[in-house]
Amino acid sequence: MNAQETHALLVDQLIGLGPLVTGIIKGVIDEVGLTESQANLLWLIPVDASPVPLKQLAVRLHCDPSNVTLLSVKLEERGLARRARHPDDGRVRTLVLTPAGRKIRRRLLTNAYARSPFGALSEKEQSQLHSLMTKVLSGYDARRLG
Amino acid sequence: MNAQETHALLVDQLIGLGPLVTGIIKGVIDEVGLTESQANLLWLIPVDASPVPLKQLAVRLHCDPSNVTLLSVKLEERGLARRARHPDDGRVRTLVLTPAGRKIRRRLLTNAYARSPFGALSEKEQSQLHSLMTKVLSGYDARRLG
DNA sequence: GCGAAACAATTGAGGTAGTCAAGTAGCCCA
DNA sequence: TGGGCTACTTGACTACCTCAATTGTTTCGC
Repeated sequence: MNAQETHALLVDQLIGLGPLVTGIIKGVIDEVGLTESQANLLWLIPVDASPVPLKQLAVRLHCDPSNVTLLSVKLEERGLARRARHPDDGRVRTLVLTPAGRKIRRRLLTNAYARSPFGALSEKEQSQLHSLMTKVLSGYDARRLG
Repeated sequence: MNAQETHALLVDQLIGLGPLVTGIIKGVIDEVGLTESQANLLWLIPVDASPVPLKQLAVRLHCDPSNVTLLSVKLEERGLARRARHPDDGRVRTLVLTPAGRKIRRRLLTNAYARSPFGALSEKEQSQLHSLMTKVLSGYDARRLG
C-alpha cells in the first residue's frame, strides 16, 4: 500500500469516526442526564488550569459564541458550572466547574472508560495509539489555534 | 506509564475527539452545501455494495429511524439520493446514491483529504495508525452490530 | 481625559435536528 | 384469513445552532 492510499483510508476512517464517537458518548451521557452538546462543553472546562473565556470555548467547540452562552446557562441551571467575570477584563466571562460539575466530569470519564473501544488493543498497542493521537491532536490544535 | 493510565488518557482523547472531528467535517461540508447530519448520512450510503435498509442506517447513526426519514427527504430534495423499495421485502426502503450524490461524496473525500490532520505523521506512522484504527473500529462494530 | 472603534457576551428570531408516540403498510405463520 | 411482528412515516414537541442586532467594557488616537 502506498502513502496516498494509506492517507486516504485514514481520512475515510476519520469521517466515519464522528458517528462512532457520538455513539459512545451518547451511552455515557444518558447515565448522567446531560445532552451531547452540554457534555462537550463541560468537558472543555479546565479542572485545574486557569479559566478559559467563553470565546475560546466557542472556538474549540466550532460554534457561535451565542451558542456557548445558551449551553452555559443550561449548565448553570443544573449547578454544574458558573460564569465568572475575568479579573483583568470586564468584557470577558469564564466558565468554572462547581464541585457538582467536577463530580459529573469524573463520572463521565468513568463511564467512558467502561465503554471504551480500546479494550480490543493490547497494552503496547494502546500506548502506540496514544502517542500517535497526541501527535495528530497537537498538530491540529497548533494549526487551528495559532 | 502503566496500562490503566494509558487507557485513561486514550479515553480522554476519545471524548475530545468529537468536537475535533466535527470541526474538520464542518469546513469540508460548508464547501458542498450540506449540513453535518446530512453529510453523515450520505457518507453511510454504500457506493458499490448492496443497498442498506434505512433501519440499518439509523443504527449506524445512533439515532431514531424517523430522523433518518427526515434526512433522507432532504437528500432526495437535493437530488443526491433516492429511496427505493427493497426487492425482497416491501416494508423495507433503501437509500441509493444518484450520480450527483456520488460526485458530492467524492468532493467530500477530496476536501477532507486536504484538511486532514494526518499530515503531521510520517508515512510509517500513518500506516501504524491505520491498522490500529481498523482494529478498534472492527472490534467496536462487532460488539454493537452483533 | 474623551469620543470612536473594537471586542466579548448576550438577546431574539428562525431554521435544522432529534426523540417519542401513534399510525400505516407489508410480511409471516398458524 | 386473521393476529402479531416489522419497517417506515407522520405529527408534536424539545434542543441545538446560527445570524443579526444590542449592551457593556476596553483601547486607542487626539
